[in-house]
Amino acid sequence: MEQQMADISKAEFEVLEVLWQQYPAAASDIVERLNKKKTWHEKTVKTLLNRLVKKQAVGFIKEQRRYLYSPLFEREHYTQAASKSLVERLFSGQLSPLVAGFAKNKKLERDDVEALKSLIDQWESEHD
Amino acid sequence: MEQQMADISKAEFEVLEVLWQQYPAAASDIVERLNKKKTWHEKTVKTLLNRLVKKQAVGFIKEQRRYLYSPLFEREHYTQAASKSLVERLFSGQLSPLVAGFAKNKKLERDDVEALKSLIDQWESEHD
DNA sequence: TCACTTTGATTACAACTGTAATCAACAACA
DNA sequence: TGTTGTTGATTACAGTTGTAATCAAAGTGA
Repeated sequence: MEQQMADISKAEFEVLEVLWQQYPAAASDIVERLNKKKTWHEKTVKTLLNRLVKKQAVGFIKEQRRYLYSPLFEREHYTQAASKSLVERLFSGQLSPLVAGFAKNKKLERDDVEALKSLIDQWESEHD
Repeated sequence: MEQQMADISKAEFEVLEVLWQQYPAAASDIVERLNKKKTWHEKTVKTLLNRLVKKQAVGFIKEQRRYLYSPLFEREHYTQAASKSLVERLFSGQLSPLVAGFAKNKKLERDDVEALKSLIDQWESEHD
């Protein structure tokens, strides 16, 4: 399960996103929630759900005619794996070059900086 | 060119990596350098080079029978775009949740923390 | 000059993706 | 009860990707 997570495609991830918002959910609900942002045909969403089930990212229980779907791992679990994988590929596992890139790019906002500072304080209070 | 960068596949990126190490370079050199780490068939590497040329990520000049290839943008340019794209997809553009994930995961090393601190100092000295 | 080598170009082919359409089973309405 | 709509399952189909093999042109050694 740890490895398959990487194999979730972008479209599949968007389906997972709305599932994490609220689950269990029927396909029709998922379609409806998705279409606040995108315009995917119902059939498309069903296909993506099917693929997610095959990939063991989503499970379901039957409620009569229809299924109620649920994600099989937490969003945070996925984001951590995806982040780690990117940082490994691009920066041999070092996080700071990524942050440096953001800083250089003016992509770093004051809120981010404040959040980073408390993360660092926290980290330092935990490590010696 | 800014957008196409995202469309560089993982295998293609590895070819770019060794090109950035040193260029211009002939296909044979690239194959040789790549095979310090992997075992890709020469034909495979040629295919990837071709695709990179089509995607305008790599250019070349002819030197008689063979080509000398060069990357058409900097590594940092690519890593910044890829980082930004991931952070947007996973954290709506906010960097700190990514760092928080690393911290939670024990993936944050002392070196990283020190680097982050100087980045923050730097940022703060530049902003008001 | 002829067979062989090297190089880029073209073609191959299966798996994965995005984006659906069709099918089969059941439910609901007329 | 026959028709229609809904739901998941199966099939479709082109584009991308990983991983090469084949082809054609040019250079090389005998």
